[in-house]
Amino acid sequence: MARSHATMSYRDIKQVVLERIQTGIWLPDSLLPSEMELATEFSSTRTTVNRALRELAEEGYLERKRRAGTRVLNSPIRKANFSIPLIHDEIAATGATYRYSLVERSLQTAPSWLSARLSLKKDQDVLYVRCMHYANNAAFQFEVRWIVPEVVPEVIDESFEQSGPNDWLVRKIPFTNLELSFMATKADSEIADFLDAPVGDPIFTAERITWLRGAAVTYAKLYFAPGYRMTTHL
Amino acid sequence: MARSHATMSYRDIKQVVLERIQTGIWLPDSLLPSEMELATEFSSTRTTVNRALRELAEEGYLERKRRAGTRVLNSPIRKANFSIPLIHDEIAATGATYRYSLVERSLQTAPSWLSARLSLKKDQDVLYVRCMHYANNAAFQFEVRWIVPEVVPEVIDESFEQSGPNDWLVRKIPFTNLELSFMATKADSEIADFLDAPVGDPIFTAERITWLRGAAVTYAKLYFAPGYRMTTHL
DNA sequence: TAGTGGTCTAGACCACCCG
DNA sequence: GGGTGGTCTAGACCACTAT
Repeated sequence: MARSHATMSYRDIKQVVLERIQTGIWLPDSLLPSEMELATEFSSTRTTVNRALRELAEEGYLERKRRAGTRVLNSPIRKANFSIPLIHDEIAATGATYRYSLVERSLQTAPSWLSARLSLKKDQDVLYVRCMHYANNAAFQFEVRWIVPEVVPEVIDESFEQSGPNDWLVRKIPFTNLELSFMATKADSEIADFLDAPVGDPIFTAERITWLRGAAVTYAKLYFAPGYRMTTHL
Repeated sequence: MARSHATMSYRDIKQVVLERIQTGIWLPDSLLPSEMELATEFSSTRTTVNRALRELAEEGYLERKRRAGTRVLNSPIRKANFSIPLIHDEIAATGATYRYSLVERSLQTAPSWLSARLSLKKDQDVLYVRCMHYANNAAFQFEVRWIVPEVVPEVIDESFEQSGPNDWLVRKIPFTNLELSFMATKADSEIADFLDAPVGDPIFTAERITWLRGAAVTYAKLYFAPGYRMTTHL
């Protein structure tokens, strides 16, 4: 090895530690040397070693406890780099051309299931928007959304004719909290129509609720065209 | 405000900065004061301010560039805490009882689509495993998996009769890389049988490829029972 | 109670890159 | 060229907890 005499950055240290985990030099459940010892080995300081180990712990490889030391985890729970891209970015990233089209925009009284879901006041008004997103003129996503004007009054003046509510909301609202679900649903006749798919086809669906300091801003249901895959690398 | 005279931890600073973003004091695209200036304001040091801002950038709120400064992002790309739980943990978390059942285990020549997907050598042997996971004796997930014994030779001695391959792999393999996709598929007659669902029903499906230092370890396809939702809070 | 990680300080040098 | 963030150092005090 003889690594001991070159000084190493926290990245180098992360790399070496990770290799030792992945090659089995440090086995799951085993204890690592203390930060002081590692600092000596790597000709570094405890601060630098600390950063390396802290990041590896955040990434799910290590568990750290005061007094108990640093331990290799055996069932890594890892964080996905799960982006919530704007849809036109997602489409542009594939090299396709993005097109947007408004289907419906209307003000209505919140249906009771929505009121319950978003903890709205009784009979509160909500803006109902339906729209389509195309990639190279092929159906990509059908979006159905409710927006609570009481939380974002400016939405009343938005026509959403040229661009979708998501773009607008993301620019407008510094959102504080997000609830995201994915599921498989069956295309009903309307969804099938919009997505150019057979009725009954399995549709990858996302449900998204955005909160602003405890108040629900918007509820969205996103239906993806057949063949859609959500992929993430860890 | 008059916060200026109490010393603050990096957590406090994160909190204050986040509030200023969320209340619109610092608008999207605008530039924050430099680390030095903030350190002065918060009666702290640049090191501490640096950590606060660095973490907020990792969380997707800020964009930082040398010379250019720190800027508020308008379309936050946030990281989901996307756990890859062991399935019995996921089921136990709901309070249900977990049960496992092996369906098939056999050694076969890798089908060509799999060889291509995993970059296997021609006609390499793979272990094929199919199994079921139940929650309170109701079908929860149907798992179809291929494992490459060349990468994990010990797998040959595993019967997988008492517990599933995922448990075993997670304990055995310090995996280096993971490719995860989600999609909606249509239940064929076999999947429908195992999941106790009508043929043609939409099935939430995950596909998972695990790599160990560049070599594919396993390919898995996970079919979830109807009604399954994957949820994440950000 | 002793040893571990968690955090802060004060200072320094460097890499980058806008003007 | 000069100001920004990126990182490292050497040292310190503190919080937690296994023993």
